[in-house]
Amino acid sequence: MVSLKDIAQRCGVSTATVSKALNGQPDIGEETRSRILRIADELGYMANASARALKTKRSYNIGVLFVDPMHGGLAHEFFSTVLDSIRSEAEGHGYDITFINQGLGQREISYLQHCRYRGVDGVVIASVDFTDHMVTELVQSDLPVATIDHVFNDRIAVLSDNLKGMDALVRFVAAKGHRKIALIHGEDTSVTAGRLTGFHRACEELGIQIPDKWIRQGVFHDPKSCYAITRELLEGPERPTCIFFPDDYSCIGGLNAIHDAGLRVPADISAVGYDGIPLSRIVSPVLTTWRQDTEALGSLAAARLIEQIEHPRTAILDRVIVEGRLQEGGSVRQIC
Amino acid sequence: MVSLKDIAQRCGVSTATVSKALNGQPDIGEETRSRILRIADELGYMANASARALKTKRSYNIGVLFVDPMHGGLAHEFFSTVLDSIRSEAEGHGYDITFINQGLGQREISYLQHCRYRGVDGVVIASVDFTDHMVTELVQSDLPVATIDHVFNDRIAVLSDNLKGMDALVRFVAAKGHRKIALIHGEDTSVTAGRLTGFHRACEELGIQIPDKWIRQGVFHDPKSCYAITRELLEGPERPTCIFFPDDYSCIGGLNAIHDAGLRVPADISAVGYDGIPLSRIVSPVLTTWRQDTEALGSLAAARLIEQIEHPRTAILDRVIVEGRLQEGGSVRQIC
DNA sequence: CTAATAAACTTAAACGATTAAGCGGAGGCG
DNA sequence: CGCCTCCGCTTAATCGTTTAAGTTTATTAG
Repeated sequence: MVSLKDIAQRCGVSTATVSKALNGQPDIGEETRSRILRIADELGYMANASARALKTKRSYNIGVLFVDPMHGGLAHEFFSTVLDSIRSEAEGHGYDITFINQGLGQREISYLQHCRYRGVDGVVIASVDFTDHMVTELVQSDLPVATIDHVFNDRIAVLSDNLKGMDALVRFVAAKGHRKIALIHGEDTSVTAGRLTGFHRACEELGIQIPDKWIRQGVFHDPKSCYAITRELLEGPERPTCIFFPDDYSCIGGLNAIHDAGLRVPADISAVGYDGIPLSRIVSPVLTTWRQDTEALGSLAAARLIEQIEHPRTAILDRVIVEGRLQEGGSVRQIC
Repeated sequence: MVSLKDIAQRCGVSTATVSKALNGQPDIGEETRSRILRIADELGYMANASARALKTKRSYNIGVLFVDPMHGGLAHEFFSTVLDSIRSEAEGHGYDITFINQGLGQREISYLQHCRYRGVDGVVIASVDFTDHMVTELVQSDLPVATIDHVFNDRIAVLSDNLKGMDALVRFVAAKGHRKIALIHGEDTSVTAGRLTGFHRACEELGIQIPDKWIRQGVFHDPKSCYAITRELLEGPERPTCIFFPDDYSCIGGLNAIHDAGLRVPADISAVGYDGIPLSRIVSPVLTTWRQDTEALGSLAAARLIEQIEHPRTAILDRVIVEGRLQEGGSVRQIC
């Protein structure tokens, strides 16, 4: 491969000069600079990221940690759209991304170790379980970190407003006349906590009483678990008229349960998802759901992280809240 | 960060000794080795990937190039499941993966340049358009390359058997009594070519005549385009009884078109997808589709690529065909 | 007893880039 | 004229690892 040395030789200058010319340093003559640039281009020169990283301690690589204990993680549209927006934001700033895993080859290593090994400049974390010991180790390290949908002290957090989203959904279905609402929520995380608060608050303000047996814990992104719970909800002596699901993906499982019970959506039962992933718009009926701005979630996390990496002193390490909006699909009907 | 030097100091040996001890070289005494290993562990030593890559010219990084001109690429379950299996196979061998893009920061660079910059040891390519100039540049370079669903000479190719898949699907619906079959296929790629061949051959062998107007070009992973084409197909004087779609994702668009035309699946029209992504199983009715082994597609591509990287002389650069199987969903009905 | 061999290290160069410090010459100033 | 400044470049060290070649000491063979 062609290196600085080759260019230096061809131009009759030192490698230092070439390096500075290419990096736009001021102490290089205009004539020399343009000659170097021309030759570099001619030879098809491309810097060596490893050498640069070794010397400067900046890899222009950001780590992405997606932990979803149940499934692959990437396989879900929510994660993959967030990932894609992280990727494209990072790319715009000259960064590549590296997936952080535990274990490299046969050796078991922690997330932090993996980050150190690759010398990533920072990490974006989206996880279901932020209490995981290895995740907290990472958050407590000196690496720049941005979390998605979870808050740590003195760390960048990008959040979607779960409380508001749930509040809006409850008000929406209530306005449609629903009072018998069941809620299947995800695992016990801060996301779930926010949604539960929003749900209960809205119900209370609207004077809606929800029996405990209608508040059920399911699993995020798991149509199967929601299928089972939905079947149970439909078997009770009194049936809810509307069911909330932890996300659009598992909502589909719920829809199937409803169909399999011989009922129709929304004629017999209304269904509400969460996330607003593309899938929610291509199914029929289109889901009534809270559309999270996954694009913003990912790109803001990346942008803020890069801001911290590049301007550590002036960067503000607080939370950013991303707006969402209600997607009024056809899965909720007006009753009475 | 703790480096070889620190360990060397603490152990009273040279860095060379430490390096060799950690890498399992034979010319290190047992006692010294275990002392070094212990100290390294105590100090939490982690090698520096950049330094190692710089010296050895091996980054333990493989590039992944997904080009989907229409959409994000990652956002589709087919790609994301393939990606995930590449990732986990690579991880098992001690490799990380890097997305290859054109452009880094403001600068426009080719895929190959990006690969050189990051010093990836090889690339897995999955693309809709393998005739893209930058893709061929990459394939013609000296970098180890494995392609998914496309064959280049003297290159590893991992393919799913599109001809066989299509053949099986045609025979399946024919056995159910369908003779009026419409086919919406994807862009003009080798995947499409294989499927068309399979389709025509099976039809011919079964003595089924398909009018040209029922063979339509759509767009992969684009429910919208399939929606439009489906509407057109339904408007004709004679309606097909079964429609084949380029993939499960866009099949959903077709289902909606059918519903919106006041028809039901499979009662009035049968529908066939392709891929067999998780989505195809959670919709209702479950799609009749050809289930590609995306898991195998990704992990074989990665495994074969790594084989070539690690044993360049003995590696066999040919094609591997991955089996699929028919998923008999409920979207095709028995007629007559 | 000497010489060859083996074992267990060390030395030192190299990978490709960056960057602080130095240096020669031109021009300006008093 | 002598001194200072500034420009434009070079020198040389350094980042953390690897590895070919060399060195020391002990062991074995002849």
